[in-house]
Amino acid sequence: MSTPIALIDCNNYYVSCERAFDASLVGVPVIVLSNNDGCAIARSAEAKALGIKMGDPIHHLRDKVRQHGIQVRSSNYALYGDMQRRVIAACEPFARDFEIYSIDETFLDLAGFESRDLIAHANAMRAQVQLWTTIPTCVGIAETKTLAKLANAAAKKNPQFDGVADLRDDDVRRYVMDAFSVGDIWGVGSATARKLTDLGIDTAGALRDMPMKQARAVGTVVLERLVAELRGVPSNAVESVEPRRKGMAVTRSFGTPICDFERMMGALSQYALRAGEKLRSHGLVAARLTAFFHTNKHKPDRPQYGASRMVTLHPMTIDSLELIAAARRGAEKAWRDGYAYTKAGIMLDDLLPEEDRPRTLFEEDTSKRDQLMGALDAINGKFGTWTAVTASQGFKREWKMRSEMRSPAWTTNISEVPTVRA
DNA sequence: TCTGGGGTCCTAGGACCC
DNA sequence: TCTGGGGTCCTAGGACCC
Repeated sequence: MSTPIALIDCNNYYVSCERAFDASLVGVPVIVLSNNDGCAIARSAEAKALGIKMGDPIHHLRDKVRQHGIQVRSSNYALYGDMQRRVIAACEPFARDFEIYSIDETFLDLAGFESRDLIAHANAMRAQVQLWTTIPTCVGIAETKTLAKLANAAAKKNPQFDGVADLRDDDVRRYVMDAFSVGDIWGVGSATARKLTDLGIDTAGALRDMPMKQARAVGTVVLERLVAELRGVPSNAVESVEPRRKGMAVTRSFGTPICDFERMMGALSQYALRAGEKLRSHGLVAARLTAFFHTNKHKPDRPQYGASRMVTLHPMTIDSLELIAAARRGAEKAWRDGYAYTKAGIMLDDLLPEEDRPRTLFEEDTSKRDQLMGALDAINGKFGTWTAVTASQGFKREWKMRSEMRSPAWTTNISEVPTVRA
């Protein structure tokens, strides 16, 4: 028998983080918006009950917000990232190994804990997380990651599980797999779900019983592995070591559209600077940079254009000023006048650890530049992103994204720490 | 009529995930 | 008026090369 795997998942994570520091949000409908205050990406149970869906644009929700007194917040990633650290610290004693899968989900390798009552074990862990962070969670237990995901979904959806579902029990597993539709399985998106239901495969149980050969024909090796996982055969281990990044991106929608090249360069310079900061914080160098921008795809009746251009970086670099220069070369090639651009970005690819960077024949002395970058990162780290910027970013930056309802950085900025009065 | 095969690079887009 | 950002993996066609 394979070792049990658990998935702990925070309920309505962003909303729960906001509630941890603002008691007025408890018990009332709350939504948290995407970057640029565009659409709802987290909803409290009360907001879900009002029919608010994941991804609903906020400008379609204005009436509901007013009518029901829904509390709205911009997303506050400094807070959510810091709270994640605390959640994981609370889980630490409860597993042998961890794979942090996303900001609110972690897989646990429970090897060595098999002899325990794992439902009680999971409940003790949930209590610890709640005590340290106030954040409510659900836990799914099974023999593979795919089944643990399913177990977690069942724990969340079905109150009879009371927050913890263990699919190692045959009856429970059969019951859950017959109840969940194929599109609710981790790794089955809408396109694959359509193909499967056309074949008469519409539950998790039916997918489990699909012949392997047929699975491969319908969805390549990816779906074949998924079927194996549903049968309890692991093909996706809990990986505690974070794999090396292959690429990274900084992309944003604009608060107001950009029609002018230099203004576009203002935005791209800012993103390139931030990309360099991310690169340095991971100790990586990049070999390729891509700059892109496009018009509003939600408005097909308006003139549409979008393009991206790749620029090779040699020598490979971590220098933000070189990234900005490369972004300009790419943007010049891609640019066309006469369009209202609403989104742009910088992507870095072919990343290598700094120490593995191939040396060139004539190495330039970059120590001064390295110091400058270090100073830039230190200033922006201490006083907030975009305190120290390059002139190319411009001074007005009216295109910068909206974030009008953001809560304070309660836990990561000393001037915003909450105060308690006796 | 028949008109190579194989490789890389670039751009674009689909599918999936959170 | 206002529709996120950041990842991974995969496919496909055109340009270009030998």
